[in-house]
Amino acid sequence: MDAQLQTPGLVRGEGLTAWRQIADALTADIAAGLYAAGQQLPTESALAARFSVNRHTVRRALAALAEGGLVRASQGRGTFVEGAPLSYPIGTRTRFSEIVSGAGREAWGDLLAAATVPAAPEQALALALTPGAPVLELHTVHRADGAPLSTALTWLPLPRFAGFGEAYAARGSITRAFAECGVPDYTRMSTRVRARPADAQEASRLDITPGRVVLVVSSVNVDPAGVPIQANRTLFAADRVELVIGG
Amino acid sequence: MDAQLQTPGLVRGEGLTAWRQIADALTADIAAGLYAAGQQLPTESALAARFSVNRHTVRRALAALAEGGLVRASQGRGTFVEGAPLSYPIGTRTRFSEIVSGAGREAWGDLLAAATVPAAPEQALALALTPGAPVLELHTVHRADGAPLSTALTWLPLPRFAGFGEAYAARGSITRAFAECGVPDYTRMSTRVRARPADAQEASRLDITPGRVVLVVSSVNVDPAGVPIQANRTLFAADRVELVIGG
DNA sequence: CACGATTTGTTCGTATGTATG
DNA sequence: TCATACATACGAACAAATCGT
Repeated sequence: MDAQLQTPGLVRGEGLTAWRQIADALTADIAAGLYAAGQQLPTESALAARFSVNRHTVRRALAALAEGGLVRASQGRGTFVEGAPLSYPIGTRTRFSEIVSGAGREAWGDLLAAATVPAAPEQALALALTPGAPVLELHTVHRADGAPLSTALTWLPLPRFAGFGEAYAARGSITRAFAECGVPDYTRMSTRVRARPADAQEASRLDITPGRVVLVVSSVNVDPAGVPIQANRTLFAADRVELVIGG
Repeated sequence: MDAQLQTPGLVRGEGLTAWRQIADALTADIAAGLYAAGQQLPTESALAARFSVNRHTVRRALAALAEGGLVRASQGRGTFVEGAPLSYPIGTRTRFSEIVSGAGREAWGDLLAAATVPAAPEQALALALTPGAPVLELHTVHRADGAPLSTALTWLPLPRFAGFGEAYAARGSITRAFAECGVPDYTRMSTRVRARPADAQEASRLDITPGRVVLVVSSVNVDPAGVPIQANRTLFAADRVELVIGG
């Protein structure tokens, strides 16, 4: 008998499919701390050997765990145990990079797309512009230790922040990009929170399955003079974060 | 000319695409109150006939409106105008009854169940009790104009609030029940926000279908002396409210 | 429970206008 | 002028969800 892996043979014909038994066994292993949060699970081939089943059966089990948010498969890298949700404080000085690195994880933001678009009524209102005025729209993904934690659409008024996209792509941080654009400090004015299922594009950016729940946080940042400089709509994978208010 | 529907023909070749003109026309109709919140829009076929375009073109316009949250399409039922969600401020002096009546709606809370239970570790921590100490657990539903807006589990330390259940059932308000129990004022200490699909019981209490998204707001209230008096886990139907932080 | 009617969702194919080089 | 690419628009058929009978 193996000391670390208790792997009784699968029971066939008792009403539990093989993949379900494998999923239950892996869930127990994770709950027992055998695989820690963030740690990579054995490869599908290794698990197939351990349970003496075809790799397809292991994949079915892992898909069930991923569906429940317990693990996350990443193509070409492996399957990883999801950690406890990150506490994400919402306040007047909310900074993604500070929150994530304060939790001992490495923060980085990727710029997916940048475009000049006419301001929709919603953004115009938030930024105190006239509707249709040109704004810079950025699509970004924010990662903690490489895993996507949130994805955002942000809008910045335009002639002022023309170089923001390049600055953000180079620095990987809103705070540092603002500093490069001559805004040494900023504070969050208003924050609104909603929740809904993710659509296909949002899900792919967050590396979750479509239909999983996302928290939608809409906020406006202002510079020290009180001028709105950034409207934001950030999506968090709901089972990876917990928003903390007034901490 | 039609008295209720002003439908000038679409202007082709002037730089505005057909779907954009249709989206603008429908937006104006909704803004003008022609289609009220919650009301069903004409079917895609009917709109296609009204604007003399293909159904695809109407769908493109409706997709743009849905993107902005103005309408919601539901397969097999129709396309409906979204009502503005209730803005629910989260702060140190959050009061359900004040928020709802401030929005011009009648607030009332129903007591569904009350029981004395041993404090689970989570509630014990929040209320600064030893785990297993007796607490009063209340199941409540909170309504605005009769429609359920949220449902909550609340825990109160016991012997101090032995009469709270009866007071709440009679008053329909946490604030007034506290007043009756000798706590004239209280403030909210910490608030945590998560989101997930509703289970069957939660859905039935909120009068939504199981699987719809709920916002889970966990909070702790303290009396003027700073003593924790109430731990809370409130579920909001996510498409009926918008949490507002720091307004 | 079955069925049909209604309505939105999806996928073919085709044609046209516009911008680019 | 020609070639190409792309978004727009139209047409037809079918799939899927919902609702009433």
